[in-house]
Amino acid sequence: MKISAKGEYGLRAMAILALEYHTGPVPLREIAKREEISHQFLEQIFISLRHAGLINSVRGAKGGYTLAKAPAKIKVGDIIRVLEGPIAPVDCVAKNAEAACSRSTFCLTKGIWQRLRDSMTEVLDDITLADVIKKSDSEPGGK
Amino acid sequence: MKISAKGEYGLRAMAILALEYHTGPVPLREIAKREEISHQFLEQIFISLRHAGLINSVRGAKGGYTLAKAPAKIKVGDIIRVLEGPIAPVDCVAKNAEAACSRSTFCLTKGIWQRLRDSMTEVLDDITLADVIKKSDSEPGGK
DNA sequence: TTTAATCCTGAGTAAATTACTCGGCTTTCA
DNA sequence: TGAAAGCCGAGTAATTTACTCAGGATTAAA
Repeated sequence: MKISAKGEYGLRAMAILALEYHTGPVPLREIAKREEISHQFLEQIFISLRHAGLINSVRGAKGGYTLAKAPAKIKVGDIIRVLEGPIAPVDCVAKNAEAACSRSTFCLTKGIWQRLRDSMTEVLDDITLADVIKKSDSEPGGK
Repeated sequence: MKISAKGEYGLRAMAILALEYHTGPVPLREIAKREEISHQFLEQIFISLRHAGLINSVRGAKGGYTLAKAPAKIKVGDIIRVLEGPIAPVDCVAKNAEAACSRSTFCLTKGIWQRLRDSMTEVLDDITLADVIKKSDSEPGGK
């Protein structure tokens, strides 16, 4: 039940971009240094995030990355879904639900995983990057 | 963010034991067949569950396994913790919390993982095996 | 116009984890 | 006594993770 380094690093890096949202593009190398993450690994993570439309890049000298939208418009769940795949403790309850298993009609445990998925989704989609940089306890405004 | 086969199989097997709670020990081979799980793999899982005190075993012919407590006394969270380790999306927010990371005082993301951990724990500790075998949607009595 | 900074990308890889299997011992009922 | 069951340590193939490597493309500034 752990998230991987990819999701953890990616979220931390996105928080930095949120902090620097009004100060122009931040080079990846700077983020990597600040967060003590391998910059080559972070590069791969950023490519995924860019392909997903969560960040923009500026190439060349003085280049770097910026959030594609305001921090308040980016949910933690958006980031996690890009880097970790669908939020679901087992494949058979993923929202796209390819993996309809043959025992699903009588499976006693499916309901558990659905409830768990829903509560995880609720938390992750309730927190935006604006919340993340606001206070240390990441409590969103509406709570 | 997936649980492993160990946790998934273990929970399904425990649900069977809950169904058969009043009919004497159930042999592992029968559960394995019913749930289409490798019986040798399930054996390992059951050893963990027994060491954790969640099930009892009866050796010899006509032997098998039984729940160590009534289904209503066993929480899904108890089972998951035995088979998957502490419920925590990252090590640094595990309840025993060995892994206090050096950046924890200023980490922007720690609060997210704490909230996620709490909501996962709440769901898993709110559902007992009695709930699991009661209805298909696993809703506990109090909801 | 060169140079340095930066992003972009595919390929490779060591280590760890997962999901098992193997083999053999021990206990108990009939 | 023999079959049915649990007990358990060791091994292993496949997969995933967490990276590294090597080099190309783009742009600002000197």
